[in-house]
Amino acid sequence: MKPHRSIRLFVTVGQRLFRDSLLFQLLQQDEVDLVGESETGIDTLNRLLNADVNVLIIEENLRDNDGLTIAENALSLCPSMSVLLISDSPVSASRMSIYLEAGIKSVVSKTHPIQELIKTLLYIRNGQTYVSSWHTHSPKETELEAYTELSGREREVAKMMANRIPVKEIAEQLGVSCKTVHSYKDRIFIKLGFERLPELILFMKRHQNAGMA
Amino acid sequence: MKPHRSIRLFVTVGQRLFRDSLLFQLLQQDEVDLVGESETGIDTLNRLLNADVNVLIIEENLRDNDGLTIAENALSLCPSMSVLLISDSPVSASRMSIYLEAGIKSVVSKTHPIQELIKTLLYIRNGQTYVSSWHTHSPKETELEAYTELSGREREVAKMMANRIPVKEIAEQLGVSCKTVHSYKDRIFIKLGFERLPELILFMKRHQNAGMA
DNA sequence: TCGCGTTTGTAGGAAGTTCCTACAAACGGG
DNA sequence: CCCGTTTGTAGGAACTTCCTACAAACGCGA
Repeated sequence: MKPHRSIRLFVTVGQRLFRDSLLFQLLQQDEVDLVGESETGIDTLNRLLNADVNVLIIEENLRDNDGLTIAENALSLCPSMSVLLISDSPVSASRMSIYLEAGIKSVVSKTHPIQELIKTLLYIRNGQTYVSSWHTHSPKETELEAYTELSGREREVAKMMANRIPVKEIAEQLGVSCKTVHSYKDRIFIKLGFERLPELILFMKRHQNAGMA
Repeated sequence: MKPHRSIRLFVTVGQRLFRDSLLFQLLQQDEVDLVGESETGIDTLNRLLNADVNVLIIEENLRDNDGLTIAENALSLCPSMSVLLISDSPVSASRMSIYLEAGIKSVVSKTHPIQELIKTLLYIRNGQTYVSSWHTHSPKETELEAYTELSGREREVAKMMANRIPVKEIAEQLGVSCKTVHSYKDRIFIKLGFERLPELILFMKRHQNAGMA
C-alpha cells in the first residue's frame, strides 16, 4: 500500500491563537496540504468551491453561524469532502447520530487530546466515518498502560529526555553509547506512538503527576 | 550573556484540545520547563504553591472563575511570578491599565497569532512587563514586509519548501548543491524568524492567498 | 524442564538536518 | 569609484532519524 495521497485540508476555527497552534500541529503531518483556513462559516462556504478540499475541519460554534449548518451546506457543495466537526463538549450518541446523518464523518470534542484530532483526521481522509470510542476506559488508563510497556532502561531514558538532558549526557550517565540512547529513544517513540520531543515531555510530566496523585 | 535560565511554566487553559496544542507549541522552546497545567482557576491556585512557578499563562475566562481574579490571588501567593493573561478579544488601553495595576505582566488576545504569545512569554520571563503594540500597522503588513526581504533565490526555495518538495529535489531543480539549498533555508528562517517548517508552510500559504486577493 | 519466539540492551550505517563559517560576485550609496 | 552589505554558493561538525543487527534474557507452552 502506497503512503496515502495528501490530504487537502481546509480549517475553520474562530480564534487565531488556537487556529495557529492547531495548524502548526496539523502541518507537522507531512501528508497534510493546507488549502485554506477561515474564521467564519460564510467565508468558508465562499472559498470551499475554488479549493478542491478533501477534508474540512470546522468548529461547531462559529461567530456567524453554527458549524453544523455550514457543514451541511458545504457538503451539498462538495459531497465528496469529509467533514470533521470540533464540538465544544463531548457529544452524546443521540446527538452523534444527528451529525452522522448530516454527512459529517467524525466529531472531536475540545475536551479531547489533540492526538485524537490528528488520529481522526488521518482516519477519515478516505471517506470513512470515525466514531471515536466514548472512552469506556479513561484516557488516563490508556496512558498508564502505554507507560508500563516501557522497559527499565527505556524509562530511565524517557525521564531524562523529558528533562531535556542531551543525548550525549544521557549516554555518559548510563555508561552506554549515544547510538544506544538513540535506539531507546526510537523504541520509546514507537511504543508510545510519538513523533516529537514535546509529546514525550508532556506525557512524562503528566505521568509523573498522575503517579503522585 | 548566558542563554537565559529556564522558564518554570504553569498553564491554565480550559479546553484540552487547545491546551495541548498550545503546550506542544510552547514546549518546542527548549527553555520552557512545564511545571504544571490545569483547567480551572481553583485547581490552579491549589497547585501553584508547590510548584515554584516562574510564569503563569492563564485564560481570561475559566469555567469556574475569571482569570483576572485568579491571577490576583495567585500573585498574592507568589508575588515573584509573572502572569500572562490570554484574553478573548483585544484589550483596550484602559482595560489594559487595570490588568497592569493588578500586577499582570502582559495580555495576549486569542485573536493574535501564536508567535505573539511565545514572543511575549520569552519577554516577560524576567519580570518585565510587555505591552504588545496595538498594531498600528496590521500584522499583514509586517508579514509582507518580511516577505519582500527574501531574495529571488530565497523565494524560490521558500516556495518549494512550503510545498514539501524535498531538499534534494530542490537542489536538482535549481542545479545547485544540497548544501546551498540548506543555506537558503537557514537564511529564510533567520529573516522570517522561524524555527520549524510548519511556520514556513503556513506563512507561505497565507502569503500566497494575500497576494491573490 | 527444554525449546523457541519475543523483548531488552546494545550498537552500527546511511541519510538527512542544523548551525556555523567562508568567500567571491553583485549591489547600492556616498 | 570605493566600501560595506547582500546574494549565491558551498563545506565541515555535530546531531537526529530510520533501519538493521545480534546476543542475552525472558516467558510460556509442550
